[in-house]
Amino acid sequence: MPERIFIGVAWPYANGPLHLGHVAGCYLSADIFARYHRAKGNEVLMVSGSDSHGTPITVRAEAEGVTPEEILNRYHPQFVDSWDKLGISFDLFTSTHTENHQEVVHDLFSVLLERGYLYEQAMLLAYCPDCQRFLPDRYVNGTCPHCGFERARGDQCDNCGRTLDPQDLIQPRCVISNSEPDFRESEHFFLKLSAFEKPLLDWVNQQTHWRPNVLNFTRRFLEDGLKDRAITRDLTWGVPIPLDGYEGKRIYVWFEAVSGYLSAAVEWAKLHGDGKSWEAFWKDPDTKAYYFIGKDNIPFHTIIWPAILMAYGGGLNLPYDVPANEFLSLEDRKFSTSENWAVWVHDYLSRYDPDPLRYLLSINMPESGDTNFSWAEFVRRNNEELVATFGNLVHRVLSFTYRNFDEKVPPAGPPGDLEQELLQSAREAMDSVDRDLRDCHFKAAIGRAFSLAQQVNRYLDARAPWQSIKTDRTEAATTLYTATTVINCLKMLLYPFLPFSAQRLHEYLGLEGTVESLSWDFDALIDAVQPGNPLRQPSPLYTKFDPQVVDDEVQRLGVSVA
RNA sequence: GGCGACGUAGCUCAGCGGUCAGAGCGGGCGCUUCAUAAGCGCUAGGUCACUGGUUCGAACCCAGUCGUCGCCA
Repeated sequence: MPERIFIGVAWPYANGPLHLGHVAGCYLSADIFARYHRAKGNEVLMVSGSDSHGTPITVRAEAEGVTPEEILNRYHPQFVDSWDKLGISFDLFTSTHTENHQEVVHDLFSVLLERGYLYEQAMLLAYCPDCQRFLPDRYVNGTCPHCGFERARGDQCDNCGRTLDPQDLIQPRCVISNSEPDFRESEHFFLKLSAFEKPLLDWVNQQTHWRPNVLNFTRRFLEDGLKDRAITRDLTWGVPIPLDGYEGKRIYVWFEAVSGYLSAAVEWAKLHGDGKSWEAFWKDPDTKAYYFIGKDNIPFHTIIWPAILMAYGGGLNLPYDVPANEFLSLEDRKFSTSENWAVWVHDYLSRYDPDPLRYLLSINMPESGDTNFSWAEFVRRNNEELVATFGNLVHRVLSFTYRNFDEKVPPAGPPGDLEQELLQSAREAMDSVDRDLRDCHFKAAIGRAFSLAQQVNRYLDARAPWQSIKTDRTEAATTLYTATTVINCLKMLLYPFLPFSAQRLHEYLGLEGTVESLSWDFDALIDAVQPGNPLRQPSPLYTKFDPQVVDDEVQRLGVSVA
């Protein structure tokens, strides 16, 4: 029976381009998972969008002297383009700057207010008399009271690393006008998180299938106790408060952005069908909701968003799993946008194919611990593994068959022991990768698929059809037929990871339609390759990189683009 | 300052109480030639950061040390 799977993926800030850290953090694993479930015949809805309202965007806009919309309109289309070219198959990638999103957030806000989970309270905040407005914490600079650093920010001192409140600063200054702010009271709405400490702990303790890092982190967070948090700010960019008298205030991103998971589903339903189809993904308790995020986002998805959903009532599904990845570093240093220590996704895609990158980031995914990306490793894995083990296997089988058997799948004789053995291995690999992907064990899954490719290489060496074709044409035919059927299984096993080349392979095998239209079923995949079926002229699925690529790419790192 | 994570073969990473500690790649030796000098076999390589402790038994649990890195006050 088909399952229904909701996949929410972290919302990237639309204040700068995407780099490989983002991809490795959550987008690739989400996409692998989505493609796997679609191939299994399950109903998938995968959504995300540009986080349009964060302080980073207004900071960037003011620095450039443009509106926040201009920043959003610059990066959002670039994100969409990158997802398309990288094959991240969102059903909808929207933004938080839509009317629909605002309506959904207003509904959440209003219901929570009505049910008593929001309350108003005064806060003491920095106000700049020149700018005539309240200042976000990071808009205030001053001398750090701990270390004496003169350009500490209101939220944190960059010198000693301590987090601060703007009131702590000695000689605070507005970063825009450089004048001294005063501190005024401002009324804000607070989410009564404290009310959910016990229910959340009970719920979390049932989630034994979560990754240990996610579960442990969440438990510790809860054991430290939950404090109510302000969900509004004195800003003019963002979702307004749906009440009169709050014109200078907006709903703060950490409440608003996570609501995007719900609003995006609603928007998707409006775009496809009667506008009600989102409900099956949110209200049917049999639907499983997965949230793919980086580890820095864990508490928002295992505590705050579930608390909001509990507070809202209405039977909306809580997360089933939150498979958060750890961090990727780049040439042993952490990614840094400001130092241009990054590999930008659109830049990568302007020079190289998506699948080699998807391969490397899959086999070396920061699934249970931080991992490192290096160009040397990228080139090596491509040349020695992707090309040599899998690409070459496909090419040696298909080109030999195409040339010697009239451009068709050869007529097979009865299978011998080695054939039975190989087919059994393929069947087991399909079961094993199936379980691994279901459980979000991506590295284990792709590793298992590649070990099947190695087994096919071994099988070919044992049977040596380039020899047998001279003496026993039927034996050669049987060997190549068997190898081809197993390659058809490999195509499906690797499709979630390598969708572009899997589709090309699908075509070389002479099959119509898309890989995804086939089902994840061993017998069906074997049957799809019938003797006599016409093949298409194959060409290598991947090409090797010149080792010079390593030097060229490393040279680009850290170079100022200004 | 508090909390936490990580430190496993030359490289990138699995393993997280119980058969001689694993994989891929790289090294050495051999086989093969259908294939993108690709494939296959054999082989070498590790005091599982260090020091103590718990246990019949620890890479895996506990404490401390060193190193790297996060989060929080």
